[in-house]
Amino acid sequence: MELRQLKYFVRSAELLNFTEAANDLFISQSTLSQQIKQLEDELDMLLFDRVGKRVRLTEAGNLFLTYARQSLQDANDGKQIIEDLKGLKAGTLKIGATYGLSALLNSTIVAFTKLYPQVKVAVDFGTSEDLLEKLKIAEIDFVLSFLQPPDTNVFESEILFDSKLSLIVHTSHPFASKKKIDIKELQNIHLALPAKGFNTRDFLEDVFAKNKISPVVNVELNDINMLLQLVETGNWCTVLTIASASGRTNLCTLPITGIELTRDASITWLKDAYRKKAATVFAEMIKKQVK
Amino acid sequence: MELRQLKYFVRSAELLNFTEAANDLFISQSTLSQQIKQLEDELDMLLFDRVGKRVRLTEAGNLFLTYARQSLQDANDGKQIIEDLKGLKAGTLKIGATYGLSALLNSTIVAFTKLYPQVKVAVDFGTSEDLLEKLKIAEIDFVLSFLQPPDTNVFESEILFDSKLSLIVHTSHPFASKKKIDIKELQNIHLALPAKGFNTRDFLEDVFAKNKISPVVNVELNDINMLLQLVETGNWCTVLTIASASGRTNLCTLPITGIELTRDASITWLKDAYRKKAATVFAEMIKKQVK
DNA sequence: TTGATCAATCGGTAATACCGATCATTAGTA
DNA sequence: TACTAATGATCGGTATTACCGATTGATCAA
Repeated sequence: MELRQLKYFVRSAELLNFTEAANDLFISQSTLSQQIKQLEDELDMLLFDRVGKRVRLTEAGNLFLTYARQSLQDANDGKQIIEDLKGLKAGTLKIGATYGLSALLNSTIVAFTKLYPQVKVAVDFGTSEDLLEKLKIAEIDFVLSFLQPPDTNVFESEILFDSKLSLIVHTSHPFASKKKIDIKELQNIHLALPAKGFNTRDFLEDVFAKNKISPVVNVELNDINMLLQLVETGNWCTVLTIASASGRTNLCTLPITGIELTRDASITWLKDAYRKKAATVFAEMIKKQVK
Repeated sequence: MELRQLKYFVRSAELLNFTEAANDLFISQSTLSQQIKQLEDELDMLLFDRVGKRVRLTEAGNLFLTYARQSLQDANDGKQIIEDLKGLKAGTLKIGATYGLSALLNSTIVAFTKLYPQVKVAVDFGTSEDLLEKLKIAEIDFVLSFLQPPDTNVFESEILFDSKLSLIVHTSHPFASKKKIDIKELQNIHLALPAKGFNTRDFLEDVFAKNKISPVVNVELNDINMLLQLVETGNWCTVLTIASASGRTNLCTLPITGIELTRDASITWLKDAYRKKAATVFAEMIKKQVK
């Protein structure tokens, strides 16, 4: 039993005339007769009652017709869902992102869902390491982070933009009026920083060690949003990329001088893996946004 | 797109290993690869993500899988309903019958539905002519009647049994004690007969004319059940086949002498048309019952 | 009776499903 | 690191079969 035969059968059942059906299907009448017969042979049951030159459905044919139609419909629906996917009218885009890029992500999501409202977007926040693990098993489509993935055999990465690490303080903070701050000055203020394991934190620790300074870290948090809310109280400062604080008008970002503290934000894909259209389109929108 | 390809795809999606899937499907791995590729080409979309020797479903593949499964399931269900039909576990048997055969029909229906409870039985009572018209357009499967169908090119008929016409009276009727009655005596009694157009009535009129008698017909009815109920009041007599009164214990049947009044009950099929299994089985049960 | 119409059938051809062999790549192992 | 087993893609060849045109036999309408 093949869809081809079901298609022939359904059209024949609708027209109850093999010659017309054959024309309609752009095949010869002999082919149609043969294929119908083949279907009947397989089912071991007559589907049409040939009485004289008349053709009508048998009870079996009538019952079978429903299922044949449905089978064809389902196959067609499957084809359609693929077309929808191509036209970004279906599917789910799964994004992995570190908190530092949430501001960028949010604005792109707004733009994307406006253009393609039928595509669902699922964002998975986490540490770079966790996200890369999920990417490895294709649980997410790509990862937005500040970490350059180590394994270039598995991953494929592209730098989106660079963002300097800066001191982030509330507008009411004494430092808010300063234009910049030297790295050495960090030693004298109370800092709230991302928890150890966070990419930015580990990077910072490395910088602190190399410059032989050891700032006081009063608070550490494994949630960047909470961290920023803490800073917004005016009691703490933190060090994050400028991108992290974008969109929060009551925070000031002070460039840290005395050392190069640039971090590269990148998008990371699974190497050689199929990229769904929604993912490539979304990635392009991000790139445009940061230009 | 063919069911074959959907079958290959579904199994491959389940095992996520082309070699195993090919073995499972009893085809070579090369064939499987080719068929999957062909399906992907037709959809213009990758269904599997080949990463190294690993194979996993793409989003499109995952979405398509549901529809592929459903399509296969529907085709299979269609096959199953045909099997059910063969095993008399589905379908509807449509019987046309004249009232004179309702008693026989009832007992056969009881026996049939006991054996095949999943087969629906629809009985269409009517005049022989109406029923043969319905048979002609295959609205019913066969006709049970006392009429020999005229057109042997269209119909195919078989005699089931013969039933003599007899005078039917209530047990309280003066004639109830008689053993038989001569046709001439009919002239002197009040008769309730089937309406003109009813086969038995037309046959009777013919007999009356040939024997030059003209009985008094007080009542004529186009419903045999009503007619018999009328006879059961004791005020009228009627003439019907013995079979018509079977099952009604308060009625007596008096053979009519002086002339041969035998009627042949027959089953009539559409010539050369497909006969559904339920119909042939039911017909056989009727034949056994009248033996 | 005749001609038109319809489905079945036949023989031949083109398309293709299928196979085995081979290659390229990868994952696991010594 | 090198080796091996496993896996999917590809190639060339073969067997199958979907397809066609022509014909036949039957039916229906004029």
